[in-house]
Amino acid sequence: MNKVFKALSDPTRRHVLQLLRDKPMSAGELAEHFAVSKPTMSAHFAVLREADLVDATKDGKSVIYRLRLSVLEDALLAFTGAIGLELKPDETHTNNKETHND
Amino acid sequence: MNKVFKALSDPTRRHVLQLLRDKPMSAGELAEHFAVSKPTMSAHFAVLREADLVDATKDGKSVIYRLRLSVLEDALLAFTGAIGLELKPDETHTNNKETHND
DNA sequence: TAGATAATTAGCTAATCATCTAAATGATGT
DNA sequence: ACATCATTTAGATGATTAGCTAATTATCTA
Repeated sequence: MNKVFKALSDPTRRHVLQLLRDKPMSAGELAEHFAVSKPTMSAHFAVLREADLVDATKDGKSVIYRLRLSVLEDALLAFTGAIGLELKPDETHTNNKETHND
Repeated sequence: MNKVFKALSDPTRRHVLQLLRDKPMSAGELAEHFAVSKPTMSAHFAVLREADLVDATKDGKSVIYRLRLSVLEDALLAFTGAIGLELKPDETHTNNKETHND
């Protein structure tokens, strides 16, 4: 979980996850979206892999990255759970600050 | 939002937020829970303040920190929204991977 | 087998970070 | 005014990080 939060602390890496939300993409394809060098992107991918937020599979010359949504979900849930924060996607927010105490 | 995620990338700071979930606490009271020096904790508090995750008010000799839950909520919501991840606290998870596309 | 292409590793630098001790600030109480 | 207590600031250090270019590895194709 610590690795997940470390991985999420960089905006480039968060953006990579966002791109991966739609479909799996190759390293090069992902890299095209950013203004940094390929090796720099490769390092970011390594951090995401290390956190298990993405899955890498080799396909010929390319490496295809896939988002591991459940890992992200679990980490976020563990954290929001520990804080006592219920994250409703919509619903103009319910005050559940003390709910855990009842 | 970037500052929020940067702030969350350190386990000590996440733990501070967790302690603050129950009640506002002074810097010293918070510091007691950790094995690092007061100045180190003070630096962590500054990062949390900078990210607006906590609110600091002076009360006599002490500084009382309060969790700003809504800021955390907003950042997390912005991110999960961008990823297309719906975070349900319980409910053994619904597969909503492609939901955004319909 | 060469050459081209995709990605990673190696090696470096500059910046940021977490940590420490010592000193400064600020408020309270004698 | 002075001592004390709570916290922050200053200043230093070692570790980690994000970035780069150049070199390497792996795969494909002519």
